[in-house]
Amino acid sequence: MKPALELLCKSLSRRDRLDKREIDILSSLNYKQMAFAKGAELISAHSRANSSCLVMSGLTARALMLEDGRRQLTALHIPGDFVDLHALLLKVMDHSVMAMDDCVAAFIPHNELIALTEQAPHLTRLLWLSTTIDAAIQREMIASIGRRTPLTHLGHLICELYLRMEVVGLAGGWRFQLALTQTDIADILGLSLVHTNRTVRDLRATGLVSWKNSDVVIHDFDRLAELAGFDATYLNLLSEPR
Amino acid sequence: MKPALELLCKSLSRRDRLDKREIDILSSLNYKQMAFAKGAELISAHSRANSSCLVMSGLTARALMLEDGRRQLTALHIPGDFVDLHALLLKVMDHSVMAMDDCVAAFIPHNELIALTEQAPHLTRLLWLSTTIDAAIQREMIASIGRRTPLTHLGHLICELYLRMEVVGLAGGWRFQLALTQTDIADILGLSLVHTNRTVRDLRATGLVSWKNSDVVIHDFDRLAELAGFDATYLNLLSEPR
DNA sequence: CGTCAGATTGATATTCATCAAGATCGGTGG
DNA sequence: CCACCGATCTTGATGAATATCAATCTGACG
Repeated sequence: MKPALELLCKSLSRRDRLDKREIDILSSLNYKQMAFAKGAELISAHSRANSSCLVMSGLTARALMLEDGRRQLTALHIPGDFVDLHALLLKVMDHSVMAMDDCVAAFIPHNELIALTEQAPHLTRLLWLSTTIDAAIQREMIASIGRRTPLTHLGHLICELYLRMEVVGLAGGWRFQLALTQTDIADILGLSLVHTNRTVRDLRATGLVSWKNSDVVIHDFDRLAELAGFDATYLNLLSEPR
Repeated sequence: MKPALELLCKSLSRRDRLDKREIDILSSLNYKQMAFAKGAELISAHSRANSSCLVMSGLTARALMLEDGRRQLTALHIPGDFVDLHALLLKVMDHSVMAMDDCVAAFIPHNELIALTEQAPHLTRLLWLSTTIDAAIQREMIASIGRRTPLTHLGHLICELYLRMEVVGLAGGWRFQLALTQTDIADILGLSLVHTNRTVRDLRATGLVSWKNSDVVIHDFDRLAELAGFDATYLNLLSEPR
């Protein structure tokens, strides 16, 4: 099977079992693969796309720009995430999708995805599910920005990213790569760059996490989760009939 | 047609045209209607439901509770919103849904909704769409909490609620009812009660909005939208093929 | 060696939370 | 009718959290 579809297949089958016919339908999808350099826009706000993209490698983020040029990142997406599935239904993008690092994405035409929804209801529900999990992650993010302290917010983010990356084989042994500058982190946390820097320093000072360049090491996940009030329910990591 | 289904039908047909067969399928759904007093939980976090609810009257909100008892509201839902459609796929709720005011909701069994997805792909896409619009609203909320000032955030919220309510006929003539206490507003904005009170005072001082008890009057929508950096794209108010 | 992006730190101003105290208003019982 | 009560709104005072400004430091790289 072509690599992007293999990835999608694995990603969907993590939440529920796919049968042979569904796998066939998935693997018959066409797509166009594209590479993006760090900082590039995969999709720009207010555009109308006729295809949706899946992250194959690298980190991407959804970004909302304010009139004054300030930026808020509203979601981080890792390889295997069907970032832009929202565009299939929304038609006009309300935000842009940016490459936080060099990355590769696969663009699947909307007409093929629509055809899929006509033929494979269960597969459709799994795609739908992936957008509702995105929404659950966004809710948690609202709670983090609104009510958690910067330190616990950052701890929460680390817990979430570790688990999400572990599931797709990008993390393990309590360590993972996080290719984000502190400016990027600031735009995720909704803080200033300087305060973000101090928050990272405070997190290191807890001794629960080491973080140097792009290497994050979690020394005690349970205590970090406790500090951050992290409860993985919202990630829906269990496989069950959907 | 039974009232809840009538409402759902109207709500979905706002974003795309429904054909006769689809309307028939919708109107054959069964549901159980329930009333909730202000402050009650329609759905509690961590529960597993076998039905999803649609708001028929009153205001509801999604709420995330932190360990220390503090609360963040992550979405407000008005009559016509299929609040809890997320539960159809998520299985375990990551948040609770609360009645912000006395309200009535219709609970539609999951097995009937699943059957609908098996028979009516286009209808399924419209239900899916409604969850992705929720997600778009949540993204805007992340940007508001993270990067807007309390005053512009509140102004943005007023613009959004006015338009959403206008579409379902609950607002008009630049006025609407908003039955929320300032404590509730604080939990939406992610601010303290006192600061929220001062923000409401500042908003009144702009002269763009009058707000007394539950009556909100917008005196100059365009200038309010400009103040708040409000752009309605994310609400997807246009009807087009999906 | 110079340059540049990113990280770090100190100093200061602004924003926001918290604490404490009224004020307002609708409802309720005498 | 009036006194009282609880919920909500409002305000002032204070301290903590956060933004902003301005350097400096570090490491990668041509």
